[in-house]
Amino acid sequence: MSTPQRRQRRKPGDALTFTEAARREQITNLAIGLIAEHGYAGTSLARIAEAAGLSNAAVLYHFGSKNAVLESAYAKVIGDLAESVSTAMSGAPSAKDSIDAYVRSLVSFMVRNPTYVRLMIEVLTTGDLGEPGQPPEVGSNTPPRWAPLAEAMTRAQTDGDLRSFDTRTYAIALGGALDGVFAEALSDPGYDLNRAVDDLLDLFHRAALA
Amino acid sequence: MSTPQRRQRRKPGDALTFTEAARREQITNLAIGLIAEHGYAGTSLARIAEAAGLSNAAVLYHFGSKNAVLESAYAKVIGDLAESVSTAMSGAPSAKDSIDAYVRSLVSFMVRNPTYVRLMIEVLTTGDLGEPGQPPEVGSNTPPRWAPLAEAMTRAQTDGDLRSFDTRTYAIALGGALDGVFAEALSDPGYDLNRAVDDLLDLFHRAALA
DNA sequence: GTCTATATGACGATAGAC
DNA sequence: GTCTATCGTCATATAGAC
Repeated sequence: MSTPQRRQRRKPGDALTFTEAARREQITNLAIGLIAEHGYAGTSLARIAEAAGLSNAAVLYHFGSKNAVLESAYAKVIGDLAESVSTAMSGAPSAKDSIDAYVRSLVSFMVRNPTYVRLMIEVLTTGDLGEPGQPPEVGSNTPPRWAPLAEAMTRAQTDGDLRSFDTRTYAIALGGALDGVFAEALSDPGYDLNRAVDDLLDLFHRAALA
Repeated sequence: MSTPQRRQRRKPGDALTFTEAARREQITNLAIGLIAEHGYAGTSLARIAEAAGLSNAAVLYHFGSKNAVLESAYAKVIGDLAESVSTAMSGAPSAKDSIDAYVRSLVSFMVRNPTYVRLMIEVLTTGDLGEPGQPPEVGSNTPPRWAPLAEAMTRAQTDGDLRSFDTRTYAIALGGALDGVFAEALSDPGYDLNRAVDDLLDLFHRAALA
């Protein structure tokens, strides 16, 4: 006999076969779209299975539970976003410029991945993914969202490019303002997002530049 | 016979007896607390009934449906907030000062009514109240949240107190920044909210004052 | 490995007794 | 006017056939 395969349900620690990995990715991507369209609470296991052309139970074979699917969707979105933004920031010539890079790359990412947006709003604002059954508790030990931005501001202050202020509050304010502007662009297609982002950066520069 | 009372279920248009009004208010207030604690999706009809010491069906007698309860809770919170803020704004000596009044009264209201906050976050960010079953669709034709703020900014510009900028974007940005600062204060009790709000207003003044 | 069939429970809402 | 009892639906998850 080769390696003993007595497993009947996927456990988080098990190694994945190629087909399994492909299935998981397919289901995860479908789940992202469904959450974007119907919200977390409105995305049932049956709906995910239907979208994937699978049975209810087939989905539960690949993931152990519904929450596992949603967590996977969340992790993918957050991971992609973090990678995109951190790449843009590290490519900036100075700390001051990396702040602009943060804002612009974030907006660019959201425009490029519209389905991700609703899911992120769901998670970033609610904190968890809602709480029918048990809370997923996915973002427990992650550093706060404003951390990289605040760090860049602090470095820009050290460089002498920005005046002295509380970087935590300013980073939170800039992030929150971005959220607001973005939500507005979503609810009103006529709202000029690019112009709004320019105004936002101008607003920040006027208040923060040394 | 006096007035014919053949009604069996409460209809929105019917007049309320005194006891009915009291019951409705009691249930509404309990619902606000429950939504604050468990979120919309996590607040079942049974939980509301249990909190009120009533049966499942008794609640449905006073309100026609679960959504009616949640809408009542939402309406009360929004109504109280709007009244509090608009009073503060109209009491300000100038348009420029009414902006500060808006911010400070909003924060003050949230600090005074902590149970309201979670519900407002739930509604203001999601837009609706989630969508299990049918969406409540409570905030359909209401003017946007940033409207009074933007209007005050425009008046302050006319007064010559603020420089020229897009008041819509600035109002959205200020509102979003406030949301962010407030969410941070909720998740980290050690975060100094009053100081953050001062910083926020200072940030705005630096960028917007003429 | 994937599916059929099913267990089990929570939900919102209704009908009708009192 | 308020409650008991119940219905129908939909949810997640499991057991076991194939």
